[in-house]
Amino acid sequence: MVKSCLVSRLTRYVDLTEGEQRAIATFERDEVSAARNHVLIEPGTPATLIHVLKTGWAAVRSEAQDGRRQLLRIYLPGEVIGLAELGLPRALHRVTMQTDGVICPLPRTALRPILDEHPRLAGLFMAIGSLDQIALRQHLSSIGTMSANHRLKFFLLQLRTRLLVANVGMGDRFQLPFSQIELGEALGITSIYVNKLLRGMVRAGEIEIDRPYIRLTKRQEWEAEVNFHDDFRDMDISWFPKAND
Amino acid sequence: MVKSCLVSRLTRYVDLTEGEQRAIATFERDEVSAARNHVLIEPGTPATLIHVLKTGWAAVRSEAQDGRRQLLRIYLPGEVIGLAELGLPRALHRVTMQTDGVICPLPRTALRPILDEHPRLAGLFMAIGSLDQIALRQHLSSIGTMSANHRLKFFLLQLRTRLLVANVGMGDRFQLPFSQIELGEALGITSIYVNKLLRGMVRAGEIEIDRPYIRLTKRQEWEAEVNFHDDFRDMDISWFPKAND
DNA sequence: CGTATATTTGAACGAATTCAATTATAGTGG
DNA sequence: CCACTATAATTGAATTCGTTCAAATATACG
Repeated sequence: MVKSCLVSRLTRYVDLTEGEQRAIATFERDEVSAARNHVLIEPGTPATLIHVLKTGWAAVRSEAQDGRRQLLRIYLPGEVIGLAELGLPRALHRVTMQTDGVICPLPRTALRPILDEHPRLAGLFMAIGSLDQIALRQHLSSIGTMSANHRLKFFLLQLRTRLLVANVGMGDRFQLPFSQIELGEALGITSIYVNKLLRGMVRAGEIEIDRPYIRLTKRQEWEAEVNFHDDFRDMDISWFPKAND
Repeated sequence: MVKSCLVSRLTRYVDLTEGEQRAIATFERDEVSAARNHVLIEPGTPATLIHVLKTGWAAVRSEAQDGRRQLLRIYLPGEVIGLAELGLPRALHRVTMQTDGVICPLPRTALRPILDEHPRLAGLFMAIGSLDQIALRQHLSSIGTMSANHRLKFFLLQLRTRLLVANVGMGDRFQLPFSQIELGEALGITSIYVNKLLRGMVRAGEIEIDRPYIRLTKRQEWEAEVNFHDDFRDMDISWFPKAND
């Protein structure tokens, strides 16, 4: 049997017991393939489903009524989509597949047996939610304090690091399934300026673009320049309760 | 006995059982007063403590090594500080008291008995974490897509709404314990421009400043202009497990 | 009461936007 | 597989929102 991608992500942090693995496995019972642009969560409607992302990328966006959008968050394989919507009766943001992929939908109520019978997994989900918050804070911080140039570099560096963890990327070259318009929406700048920055970086020999791939040829210089470091390598699990089986 | 402020906030969403109330009450056993600028969480160190904020305001900031800061999040009375740091072995952001206040520190391990014995409370904490995420998304979205003018209006409107919920503010006049420098850090603009915007608003009769108070005289017009609405009135608790006592 | 810290204002500047037009790329149906 | 069409990338020029620099006034604190 193929190991669940959620289990394989979670076991980066904790060794799960047999019982815990079984409980998690129910999360991936139903497996559905989803095409690019498929909507996982529609704003204004109750987000009754949680999704485990098995393969592909998903993205969360806000949309103002004047049409301006903000790309808020990117989900990669092994991540859980919908934890942020748990407390809301109606979703505020649209979540869509950014690439073709495979998802495992499950109702929110699937959390009940976890909470009832697997306190340590409940702690794990709280910890995951906390890391989601930290990721958002970092994104907010970069947009609030950095120049457009630095934001773009920071965004690409962060993406590369996350892809390494998800085992989807190799070295300094990785797939970047975003148009320049979407990059602009992620960074809070116009697509035209994104283009000017990217062309400038190509001219300066800092990146190579080979759509849909990109290579960061000056990665280490960039990391020093924008003071980037990977903040999500470890998780603190010391406060978790004991597994109950 | 005075009702715990955490209990009173949580019961906005769910009716807690006796046992649940007792469990939550342990969170507020130790009560400490904390002065403005008191550090609750220091970046680079393990955030071993969670804090329940009883009175006063707290603020989360990031700080780059070039000194640029971003105000990421404001906590008001009844809120729980430190849930975002749960998964991290070391904190990334500084959390300080923004005003004098009273806090209840407790170790992370205080969550264990909750997870073990009160699955519904565990669900409640997950839901609170989710609302924290949504708040961050809204902040990110406003900074990424709005003009400085709209950001400032949105920020003040949001604050007012949250203060109403926390029962700290009345009507359209409320306390604003932030310098213009800090407002700039919250909004991603310079304090000088904050000043120009505020002066312009005063001149236009949109606000009245009576430090440290502010009145939004054109609140409804603002709400229409920036398309503001309160997204945190209700919580979805339908997926919670049953209380076990 | 004195000193540090905020606020306020003006003028010059610059990073990023807007507008406009061309070239390239990708998806779709015949 | 090609032609057709829509969408994305690219580039330049003019413009603007917000910054930077500088200096005066007000406010708060020990």
